[in-house]
Amino acid sequence: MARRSQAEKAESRGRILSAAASLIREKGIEHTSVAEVMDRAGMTHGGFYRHFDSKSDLVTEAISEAFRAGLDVFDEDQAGTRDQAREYVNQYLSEEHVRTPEIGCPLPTLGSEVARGADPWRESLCRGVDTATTRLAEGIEDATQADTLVVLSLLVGTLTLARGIGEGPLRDELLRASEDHIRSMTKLD
Amino acid sequence: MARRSQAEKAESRGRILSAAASLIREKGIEHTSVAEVMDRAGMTHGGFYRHFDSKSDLVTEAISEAFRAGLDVFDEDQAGTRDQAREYVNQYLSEEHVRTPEIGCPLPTLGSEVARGADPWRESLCRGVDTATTRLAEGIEDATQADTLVVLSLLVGTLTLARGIGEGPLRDELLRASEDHIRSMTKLD
DNA sequence: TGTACATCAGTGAACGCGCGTTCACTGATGTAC
DNA sequence: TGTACATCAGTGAACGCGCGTTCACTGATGTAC
Repeated sequence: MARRSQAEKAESRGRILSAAASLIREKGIEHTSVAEVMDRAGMTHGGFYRHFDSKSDLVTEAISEAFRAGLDVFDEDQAGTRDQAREYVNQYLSEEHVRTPEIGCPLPTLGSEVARGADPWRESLCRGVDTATTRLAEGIEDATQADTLVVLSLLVGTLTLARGIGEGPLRDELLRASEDHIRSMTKLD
Repeated sequence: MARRSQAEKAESRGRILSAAASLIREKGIEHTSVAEVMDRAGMTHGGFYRHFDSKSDLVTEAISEAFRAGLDVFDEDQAGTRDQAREYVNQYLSEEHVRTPEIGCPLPTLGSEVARGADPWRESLCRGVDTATTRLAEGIEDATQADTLVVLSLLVGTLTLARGIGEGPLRDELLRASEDHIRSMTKLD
């Protein structure tokens, strides 16, 4: 294959990032290989290093990309309203979110792996947490910083447990219990 | 080296399990190698297969071992009292727990990796969640199943976030916010 | 606008390394008599 | 209780495999004149 235009290169890079952001959430960072990412992006693994210096660099950017995609809900018309926060919580605690980690919040899937990983990974995750906290706070009435942190922690913990315990009545009850609790503590309805 | 007695074999097995339970919480399952586990247990890697059929089998048992160790707090004198539940929550949300995942709760460290892992791993984790829920419920006054699930989710999510965001004032505030919230919702004091 | 040439996106083979697992071997343990 | 022998816990070298990374190569792109 021959040289591609700058526009094509930018598109390739986007496909690589998008593939990586999905795969690391689906299979974890360690289980995601450069070759698999490149294959999903429609290329062979050799070309990877024209776009990123290392797998670790790719992961740093893919974490940011995953947050960007996951917070899309907030990026539409009605920024900072209670409707938005309620909708976000509903989606977060839905069975569909439990079933599709590859397009969901990166915190339950990547939190622990990033915590013990490289510094740039943690910084990337930190920025995502900051953004998520800000967006959430805007949508909760009279929210203190403490309230917002509790809501985010509860969301993350609930998804982690829901995915860990597998399908069944306990999972359903867990999701419903968290949703009810957040609703009552934040007066979201 | 020559054959060892049955008692010595049982001790070796215990050392392997204990080393594995620590290492998988510290570094994750994928980053923990059989050779490293055996080295920490004071043996060479070749002897591993006299004790376990595969690394996957070891992990299944090490998950149970990690829960057993983590729930030791409850196994002493005063079972099922509010003091115990309060003490458990305090320890769980302490900075020391954040700093020492290798001797802490397996849920924040292993939850996501187990969720996408083998069936036996998930079953092992499920049993741990059941035990933890039961013990917690015994110590919370008038606890519904929903209350207990919310508390456990909040604990797990808070630790995941606290480890992910690194040292600093945000982490301190997060830990304090969760502790206050649990205290007020369960009347633990 | 056209020509000549350096650049470089992507390919596919190859590398070195760490991993899980296997295996021949050693010699104390456990057992049968 | 003593003897003879099969068992097997642990060693250390070796295996095959997948991984991240490198590299020589191709030929269209971008640039300098």
